[in-house]
Amino acid sequence: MSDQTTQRLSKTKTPEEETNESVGQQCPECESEDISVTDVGETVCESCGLVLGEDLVDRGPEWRAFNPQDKQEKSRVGAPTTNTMHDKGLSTNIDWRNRDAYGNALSSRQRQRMDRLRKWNERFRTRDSRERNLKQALGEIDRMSSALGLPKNVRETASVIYRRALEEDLLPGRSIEGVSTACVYAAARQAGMPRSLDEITEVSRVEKSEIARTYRYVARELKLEVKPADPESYVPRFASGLGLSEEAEQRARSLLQNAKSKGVHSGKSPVGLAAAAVYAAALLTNEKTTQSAVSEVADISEVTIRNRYHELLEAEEGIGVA
DNA sequence: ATGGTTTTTACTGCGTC
DNA sequence: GACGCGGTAAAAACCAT
Repeated sequence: MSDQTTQRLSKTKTPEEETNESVGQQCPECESEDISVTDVGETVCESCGLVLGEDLVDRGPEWRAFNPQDKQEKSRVGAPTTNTMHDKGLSTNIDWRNRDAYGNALSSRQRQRMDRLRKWNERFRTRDSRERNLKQALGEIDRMSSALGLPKNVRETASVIYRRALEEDLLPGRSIEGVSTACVYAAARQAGMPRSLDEITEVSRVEKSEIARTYRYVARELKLEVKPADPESYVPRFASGLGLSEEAEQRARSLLQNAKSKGVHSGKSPVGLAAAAVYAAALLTNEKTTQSAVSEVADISEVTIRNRYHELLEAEEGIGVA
C-alpha cells in the first residue's frame, strides 16, 4: 500500500513541462522576479507568497506514472500495462482447495465456513473495484466540468450517466477517461449548454476520435435522446466572449431562427452557424468585431464563418432587413 | 474501402487607416 | 505596410454506404 501512495504523490513531470518553473513575470507586491507555476496551476510569487492567478485547466501530473515508459509517453496514459488489477493484486484471495495449511481436508463444517468467506470476500472485492472506478471517474468529471466552466447540475447529470453506464456494464473495453469524457459531453449537450468536441478534447486526456466513438456508443446503449446541438445555444457564450451587447445577441438569435425556418442549416456544423450569426449580428448592430476574433472564440475557421454568414444574409433577404 | 459533402489551410487581391 | 475582408483551390476530415 505504501508503494501505491508514494507513487501517486510523486510528481510526474514530463520533460516539456519543465519550463513551468519561473515564468518571466514580476510580482506586483514585492517586485521579486521569482515567480513560478505550481503543479496545481497557480502562479505564485516565491518570495512573498502572493498568488497571482490560477490556470483553470489542470496541468498537474498526468495521473500516475507507473513506470519510465509511461512517463516517456509524453502525457497520455491508458490503462497501465503492468498493474492490470485495480488493487495491484493486494487484496486477499482465498484458495479454492478445501485444505488447511497442512494439506488436510477440511471438515464439512469448516468447508461451509470457507464457502461463506469466499463468497463475501468476492463481493467486497468487486464492490471495491466499482467504487474505485466510480471515484476516479467522478473526479475526472469534476475536473473537466470546472475546466469547461460547466455548472453543477451538468456535473450531476454527467455523474448519473456515468453510473448508468457502469450499471449496464458498458465499461469493459473502454477507458474510464474516455467514458467520463463522453458523459460530460453528453451532459453538457442535454443541458442545452453544449461544448464542442474540440473544447472537450482540450481538457480531456483522450483523443477526439475516441471521445466521439465512446459517446456514440454510450448514447446508443443508454438510449440517451440528444437532439442535434442547437446553434442558438452557442450564441450567448460567443457573444459574451466578444463583449457584444444584448441587442447583438438577440440579433444573432433571430438570424438563426430565420435560417432554421428556411432550412439553410441542415448538414452544416452548428458551431459554424452560431459563429457566423454572431459575426453578422455584430455587423448589423455596428459593433466592432473581426472575423478572426470570432473564429478565435468559436474555434472555427474564418472561411467557414464567411460562407455561413453569406448564407444567413441571403436567407434574410427574402424577409427584408430593417 | 468509397464517394460525396463540409471544413480547413494556404494563398492572393483589394481597399482602408 | 499592416489589417480586415473576400474569394479560390486543394487538402483534410467527416459521414453514410
